[in-house]
Amino acid sequence: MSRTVLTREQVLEAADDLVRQHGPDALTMRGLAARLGTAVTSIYWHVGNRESLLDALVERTVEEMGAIQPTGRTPATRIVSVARRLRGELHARPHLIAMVHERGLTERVFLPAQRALVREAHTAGLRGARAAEAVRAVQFQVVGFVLVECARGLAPAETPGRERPRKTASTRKDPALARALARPADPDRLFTASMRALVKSLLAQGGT
Amino acid sequence: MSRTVLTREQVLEAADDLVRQHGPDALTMRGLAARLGTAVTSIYWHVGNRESLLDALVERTVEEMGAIQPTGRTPATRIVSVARRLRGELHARPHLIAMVHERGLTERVFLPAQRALVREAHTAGLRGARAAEAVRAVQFQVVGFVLVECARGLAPAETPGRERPRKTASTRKDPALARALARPADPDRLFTASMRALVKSLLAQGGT
DNA sequence: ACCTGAACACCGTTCAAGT
DNA sequence: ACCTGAACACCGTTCAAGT
Repeated sequence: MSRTVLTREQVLEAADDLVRQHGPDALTMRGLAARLGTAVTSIYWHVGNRESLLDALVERTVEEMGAIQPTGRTPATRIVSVARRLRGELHARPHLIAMVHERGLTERVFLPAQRALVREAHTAGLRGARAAEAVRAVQFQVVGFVLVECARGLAPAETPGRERPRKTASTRKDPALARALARPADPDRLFTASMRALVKSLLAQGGT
Repeated sequence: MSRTVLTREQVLEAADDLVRQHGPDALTMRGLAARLGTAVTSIYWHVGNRESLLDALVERTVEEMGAIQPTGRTPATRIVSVARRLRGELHARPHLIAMVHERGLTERVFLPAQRALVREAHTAGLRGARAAEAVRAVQFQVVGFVLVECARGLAPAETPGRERPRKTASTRKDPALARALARPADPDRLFTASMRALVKSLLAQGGT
């Protein structure tokens, strides 16, 4: 695996693989060196240290995520389409986006999508601070949702019912509700539903 | 700091302090021992190992967060009030809630609040699966938002403008929008605004 | 310019031994 | 039942030394 000379790009590539498969904790300098068939210290020459290696990985990820084209006819559906695509992209790299996030670079990841969102908000009639707020609300909603999903996905598994949902006046009178809450949530449905709900309200403000 | 015999509760207390102040990474078994004035190995006797120590801390946090009383007249404002209080509580322990999250115990933290949310959704006329979806949408929105905020808060600082927001057709025609996007977001305002927007739509579905 | 091994200071954890 | 020191296997990082 190390026929030619070691290059910074090779180091980044191997590190990216490791993080994408087993998470940041699995990335150890020694393990990486072993994987590349070199001494640990060579890696330090190419990337500085572990922290700046992670920085470089994050930078890479940020650049990989390109612009996103909206689809649909109304501004509302177009915004929701951007949100869903964004979620898809983030979903493909759960560990990386967590790292992007820890480094406070979330805004950067969102810049390309932000332009599309701004355009849609504008054609929907939102202006000024109100438009900005709508755009940001959508951004926060998307990242927030994905973060929740990631944590859930990487966790061992939601211990279900250890402390089962209590029967309350409301759930006793509405067994369908009780059943729905007992089932684990369907993230896809939930995402689309709450995204639609949010966008609908945000754009409605523009009409008035 | 170690006049009497060492107790499990003391270990947890000291660990909690450490995590709350400097985050989970700052919690080292050796450092904790030093702080308590005992040998590292004593700690192992009381709490097993680092992982189960963190588990115990999380369990503690989950139990600390009690029920939340809604305030306000309409179901919408009452739900928003629950959301805001919840955010406040989570905000007070950013590191802990991240850990709760990593362990997939988010639902547990939300159980007390969930009861209140269910009741409000019900009085707003939502039933069955639709009510469950609304409740969950609110829950996800709150945790998601707080997670985004925490990451932002713990990060060194959002590097602003390194790649400044491009001028687009929309922003050129709407300088107020451009300015609003250039400023950092006000999390309090944004949270309340998007929460209100979401809840408004969700409850509107019940009316029809 | 690039790579190396040895060494340092730090981890979590185990274990046999003490009282 | 509770605490201890010694030891193990792992870290990230530095540094002087090689080519």
